[in-house]
Amino acid sequence: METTWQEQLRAAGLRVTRPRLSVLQVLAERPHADVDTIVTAARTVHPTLSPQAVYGVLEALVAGGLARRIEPAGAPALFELRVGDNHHHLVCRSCVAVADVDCTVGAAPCLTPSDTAGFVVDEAEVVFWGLCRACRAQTPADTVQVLQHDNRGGARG
Amino acid sequence: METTWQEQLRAAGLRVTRPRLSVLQVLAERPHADVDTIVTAARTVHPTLSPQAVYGVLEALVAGGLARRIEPAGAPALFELRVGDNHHHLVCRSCVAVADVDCTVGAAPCLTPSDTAGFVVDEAEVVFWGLCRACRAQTPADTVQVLQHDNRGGARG
DNA sequence: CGGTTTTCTTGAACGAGTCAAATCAAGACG
DNA sequence: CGTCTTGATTTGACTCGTTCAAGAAAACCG
Repeated sequence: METTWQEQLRAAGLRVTRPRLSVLQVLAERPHADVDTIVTAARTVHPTLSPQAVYGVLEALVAGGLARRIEPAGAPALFELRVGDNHHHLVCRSCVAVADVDCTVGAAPCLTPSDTAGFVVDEAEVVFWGLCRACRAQTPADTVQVLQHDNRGGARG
Repeated sequence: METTWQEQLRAAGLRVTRPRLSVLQVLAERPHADVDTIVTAARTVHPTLSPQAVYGVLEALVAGGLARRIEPAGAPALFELRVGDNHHHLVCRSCVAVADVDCTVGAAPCLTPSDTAGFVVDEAEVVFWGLCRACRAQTPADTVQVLQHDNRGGARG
């Protein structure tokens, strides 16, 4: 880590507080944590931390560019510190585990739609849906088919 | 439309009911409607229709492959009848208007990640975030910058 | 037309997230 | 080092989208 969290907070115009440092530490250890996970983990360091404080901290971190919020459909929001680079996410349909994917291709034709219907696009968000290794091992094969069936018609890129 | 809704419902093993036909009609007129919109619109045809019935109908339609559910981050779920083809969505950050985007490129390199971290991927979902024409016209330029700032670090494909 | 099964209605409940007022702490300044 | 000002956190209530459960209604089969 080049700069400390203190420095990053100050650079974003934010005060350095215990709740913020606790949340940053948790996010560094768990790259895609939801609010509940963050609260629970942060309380080992700061036992009186309230969920609302965590919402406030995360809002400040996202606004300050220190954290990013991702919201997989049907799951509570997740937060990550990896910011400012070009990466997407793999999400497990069964356990909502998330893994990062680097975009391996420089120019991605599909991500600059030809007809934008009058929209000015500033971000292309890609989510890869599937099953993680652990859930595949636990899950009988027919359940996998059910999961896929429920989402048939989904885009394949 | 090649086949009638009655036929499509039966083909999916679903009974043909008034609530279902009402919801299908609304979705045909409004391609990306949320539950509230569907309930309100469907009541012009079927005044006693309950919100819970609409949830049930939509769940059945999605399970039967007649409709697709899309959940833009931070907005209630939207439903569309366009199913089984390869298209993505443009979403307005300001008004959550949604437009369809056809994927104009046959092979999309970015959508087959090289390292899937043990995941078996069955769907790549792409959401383009931006501002629609109407909101750009209404919105002062600095507000646009704020919106973009709030999401800096987002992937650009 | 009657019986069986699915679907709808009605009412309650849940989880994630937000709002607002009061308290508290961080950092600036003297 | 203490005070002051502003920003952050706590506490508590609340909203919204969605889901659950039991009984009533309707669709479909024969």
